[in-house]
Amino acid sequence: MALRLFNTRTRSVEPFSTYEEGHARIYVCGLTPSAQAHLGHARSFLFFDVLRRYLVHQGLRVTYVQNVTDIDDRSIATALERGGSWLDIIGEHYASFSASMRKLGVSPPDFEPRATEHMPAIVTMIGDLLQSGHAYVAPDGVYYRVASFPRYGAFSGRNLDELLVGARVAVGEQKTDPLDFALWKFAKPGEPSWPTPWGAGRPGWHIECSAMSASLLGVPFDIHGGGTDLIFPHHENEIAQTEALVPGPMANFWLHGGLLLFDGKKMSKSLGNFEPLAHLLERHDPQAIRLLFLQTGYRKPMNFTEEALAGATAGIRRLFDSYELLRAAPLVEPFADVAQQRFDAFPQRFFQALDDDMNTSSALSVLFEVAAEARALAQSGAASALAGFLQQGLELLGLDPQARCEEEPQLAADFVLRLQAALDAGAGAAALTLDRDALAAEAIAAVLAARTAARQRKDFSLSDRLRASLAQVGILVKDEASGSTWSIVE
RNA sequence: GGCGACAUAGCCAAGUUGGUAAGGCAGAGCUCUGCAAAAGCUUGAUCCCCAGUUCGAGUCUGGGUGUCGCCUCCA
Repeated sequence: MALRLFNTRTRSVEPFSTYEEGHARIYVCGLTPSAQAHLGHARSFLFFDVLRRYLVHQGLRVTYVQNVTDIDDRSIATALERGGSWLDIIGEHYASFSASMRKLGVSPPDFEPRATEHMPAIVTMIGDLLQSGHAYVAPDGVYYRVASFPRYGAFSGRNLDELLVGARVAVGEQKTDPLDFALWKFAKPGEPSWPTPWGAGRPGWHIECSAMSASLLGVPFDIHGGGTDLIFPHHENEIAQTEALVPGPMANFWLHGGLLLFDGKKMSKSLGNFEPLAHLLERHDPQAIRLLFLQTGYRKPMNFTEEALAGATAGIRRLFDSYELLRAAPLVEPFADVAQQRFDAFPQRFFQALDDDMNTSSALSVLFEVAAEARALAQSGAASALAGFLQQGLELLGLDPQARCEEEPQLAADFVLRLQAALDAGAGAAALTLDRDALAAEAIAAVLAARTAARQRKDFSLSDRLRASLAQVGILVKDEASGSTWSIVE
């Protein structure tokens, strides 16, 4: 079975194929960093990250473009309000967004084009639209003439009459038809602007995607993505712009991710009903957030709750614990044939799930089953070839056990002092004196060594007090057959 | 008002072509371990309502109800 994806353009699940043999070209509408990024953005880009990993896994070369809308009305307005430059606002939010994506394990795009850095392509395209009669110059800007594109509305499933009923014309707009949309907005005094033959100003929102996708990927390309809220008008308008100039579809597959709701309402800039992504990532494990999103179908609307995230946090711990347990276990083969057959079914089910319109939830359930199975084996002394598959599966979904390992040494600077204090209070001053300059891990190892010695002497009371002292500073001790291990709680 | 989604156990959630329901979290019981923790085993669903098609429907059809999205910047 091969990968099948739901295509918004045809409203059906279709086998995925590329125009160019072995090369997938993807354009995803990125962020407009006029405000802080939120979890909803993370959900969307996380999905495309996994899609991208899967395509690469299938041996495709992937060119992934994700634009940055670095000029828009909101950032200009905010700059006017606060003082300072709109670019500073964009830069600040964009940097924070990038850092968050990195934390979440989202691979950086191959190209991250910014509207302001592609003005020539944008201006050229507007020129072409003017020349071909699809656009006209009005007193306040250049507009796309919707009536000139008969297919307008077909993509998003709307007809012009109905659109007309709901159409609103913003104050000051001087277009000839309410449905027309701006390709270029002439600058008012004090606004940032770029020169063009028909007047200085800035691009409308939609034109940058048409221009930049064409110049970086060519037309048609394979996948165009974004959130469902972009279907209309953004993607409808992109299509109108691009397809007015080029025959055939702008892109073959159109993929749209379901929106993230908070308190049953869409997270949105205008409502401001969200905690900035960067804040959230300070409080929560990015890998857990990743798991949370992948456990829900990407097209479904999804309500975010702290409770669900707590569940995912426990889930990711279990998955990673299993992974580490397996990694440590020696590889012993072969299995009995019957068992082997059963194990072979795991990868099969896993990949089938992903092939089925990227059903990451179902794929994950297979990994959880593998984890359980493998644990049982590791515990019984046998080891498992499943470790390799589990690792592959986790990697494909971008779940990275190493990401957690890196965090472990990052205990607070005064950790050793606090641990010593806990020991003095709990286990008695004579119990142990730690080297104040020791690394946290070394100090913990020293305490554990003392505890192991105590246990060997059957001095369980001291053993328990030492464990309690560690617990007080947030270290959880587990006794396993091979020795004691520790991990950080909270 | 127009268009479009979604409604499955306490919570999250999967469910190709219709054949009595994956997985995770939480809970309960048991096993193991000096005690814990961890782990393993066991345990839970008249699939929003009504009607219909069918031998058989979460899955198809019709009608309700509820929630949400787009139609204005928005992943």
